[in-house]
Amino acid sequence: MKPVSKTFWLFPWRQMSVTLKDIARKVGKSVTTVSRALHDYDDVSPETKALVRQAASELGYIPNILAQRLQKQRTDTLGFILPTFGPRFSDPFFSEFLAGIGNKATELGYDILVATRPPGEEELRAYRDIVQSYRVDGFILVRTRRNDCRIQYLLETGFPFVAFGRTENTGPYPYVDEDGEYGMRLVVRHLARLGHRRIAFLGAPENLMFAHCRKQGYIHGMEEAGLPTDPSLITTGDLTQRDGYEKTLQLLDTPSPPTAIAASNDLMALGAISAAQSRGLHVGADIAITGFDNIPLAETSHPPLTTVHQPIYQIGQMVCEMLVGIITGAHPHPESVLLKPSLIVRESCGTQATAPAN
Amino acid sequence: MKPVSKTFWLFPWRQMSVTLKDIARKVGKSVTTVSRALHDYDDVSPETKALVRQAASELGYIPNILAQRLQKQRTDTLGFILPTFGPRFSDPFFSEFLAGIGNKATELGYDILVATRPPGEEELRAYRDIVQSYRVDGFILVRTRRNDCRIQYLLETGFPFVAFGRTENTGPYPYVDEDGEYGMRLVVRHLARLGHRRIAFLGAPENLMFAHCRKQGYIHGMEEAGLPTDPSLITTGDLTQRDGYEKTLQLLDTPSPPTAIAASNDLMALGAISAAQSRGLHVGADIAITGFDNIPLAETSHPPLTTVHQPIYQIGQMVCEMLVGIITGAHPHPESVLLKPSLIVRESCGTQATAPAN
DNA sequence: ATTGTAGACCAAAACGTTTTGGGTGTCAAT
DNA sequence: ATTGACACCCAAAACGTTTTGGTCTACAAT
Repeated sequence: MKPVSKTFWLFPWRQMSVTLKDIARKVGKSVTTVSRALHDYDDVSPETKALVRQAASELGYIPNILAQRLQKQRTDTLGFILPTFGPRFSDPFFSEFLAGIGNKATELGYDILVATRPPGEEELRAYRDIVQSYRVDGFILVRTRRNDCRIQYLLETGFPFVAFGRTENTGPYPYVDEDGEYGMRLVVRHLARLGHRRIAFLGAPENLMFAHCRKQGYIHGMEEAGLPTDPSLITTGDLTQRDGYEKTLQLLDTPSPPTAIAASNDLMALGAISAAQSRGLHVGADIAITGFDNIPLAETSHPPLTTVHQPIYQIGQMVCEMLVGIITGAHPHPESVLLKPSLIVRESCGTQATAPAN
Repeated sequence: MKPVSKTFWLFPWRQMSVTLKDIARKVGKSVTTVSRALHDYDDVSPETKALVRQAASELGYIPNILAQRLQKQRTDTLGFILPTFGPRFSDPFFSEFLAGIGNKATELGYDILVATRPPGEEELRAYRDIVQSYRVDGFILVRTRRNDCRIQYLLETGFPFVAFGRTENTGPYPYVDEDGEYGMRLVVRHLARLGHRRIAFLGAPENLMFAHCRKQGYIHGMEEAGLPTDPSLITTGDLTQRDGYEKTLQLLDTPSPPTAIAASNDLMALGAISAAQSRGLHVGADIAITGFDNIPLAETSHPPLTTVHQPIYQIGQMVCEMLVGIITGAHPHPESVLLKPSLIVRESCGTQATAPAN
């Protein structure tokens, strides 16, 4: 009497799974032939193929992924490390982006290894560890820095990756990015048209590439509109709502406060709105405030936020697809993509500045 | 001249990796002995162990995870399917929870398979597919329903899982949950103490277990305070800020509107604040509004939101740890955990009702 | 002299695929 | 009669571990 295997005893949900060998036995062919039949190789006769497929579905055959992975020397897993400080981050950007890559990945048969690490040494170590232990087939990077050690490392080792965002000081690599410079120029142009002259900029740390781009957009936009860029109107936050709040209070407390504030992201813009309101200002009438990203919250804030739209979910999907293309060798050298964002005008910027220029 | 392997040619980052065989050759022992030495088995002499470990570190040996997984018949992967409609969800709950499980999982050597599926047929199919193809060793469930087909399915098949949230109509299973009934009772008690008598409840679909619990808390809290539960004060939203906004407008437009609104989550509470403000009300003075969850946004809304705190990140870590305990057999039957939440009083509920009861 | 025991080691099997490098038989052209 | 081409098939190797089921030696107890 053959004893029930130990594994089976411990893990009752493991239906004694059927293997290629079982199919082979059933149809009286070799394992090789069965494997090749199921993969539709053309050195298997149509009759045999039909027979094998029939038997496979009768037995309820499901290939063992682990065996396939060992043989192929692939993990079918994509790495994604969120560069964030501390656990209490809630940037909606990440959840939406993750939904994009997650869904696309499952569609393509890939898993995702998720972790969070604060930018810096520890982060890079995580990348190194994961690369060296063959945990993933490729990486997805977000929130690129102007001088990005992750990209440098991956480029050096030749490890596959795709980034959401550009960087400086490296050779070419596959990325998707939105044209933040253009987007912010749209914002400034719009505000200038409404008659605003003192337009403040609520930026983000400039080592972040996207923050840099958006700031450039602000500067160019001001030039374009023939407006001076007063350094006292330029400030830097840390992308959180809380900091947007505080930096805005500072701006409002200057001798000649701005009539408009262009924030580098929606979260800070929402903080800016709170701050303006706490000073008794009517946002949209007394002061214009704009964001960037068009997160779902922007639509239902009070007042609704004028902002720049980024299709984050779709970008996640694209990035994932590109990476898989690289890994499988289908598109070893994909073209990098730069998306043109569009302005979404809502009520937070009003329709005319309080003190029109004309 | 031995040709460079094809794999190596295609994937240059793959350092011709060192295997047990290489170590075995170097120290002049068998592969078995090397393996057992590295795992500290006691049928290997101390000298050999030292020798092997020395050689392993000299050669820079890193075990091949894929081979280990095949041999052990484990994927070292945890499944996590977000039950959400459409890609544009931004509930900060998810990103924070995911950070919790993600970090704990990498710490314990596990990957995570992430996907999103709207609750229903398609969702259950995803679970079935993943279970049957051995993609994961266990599942993490969130946002449990009162009648939850996922839990039923997993319980039937005996597949390992841990849920964040309880359910009804099933046998016992491992979960972590917060006592939402208690939390909401705290809120109502607080509002009642401030003198509110017409306290509205902004609930969520009652098939969601946590929504049901919170509603029970509201009802019991009202009873406790000796207040009547007027059905016209009870309404149901879909947990988004937008819906909180709309449902609040409806409440405010009734003949005798509430003086306080207790929302089932922070996002809806933020919508409620927007709605009240758009009606010209001063939140905290003219009307009290409370949330539930204590998402980071709650702290910096205008006015800051009174809410109930849930340590989501920590819960994520706990859930992950419990699941791994089950999978490895270390804690096959972990105790389920029910956490007592605490009230966080901020300005959105003011300090006294407009029309105090006394 | 035999038996028992413990310590150190290892060959081979196993995990379940895919790939390599053939083989066999048939038919047509030489 | 040989050769070549073709269609179909397969044994064995490979992927790199862990586990199984031993063996062999030395030494102590009988």
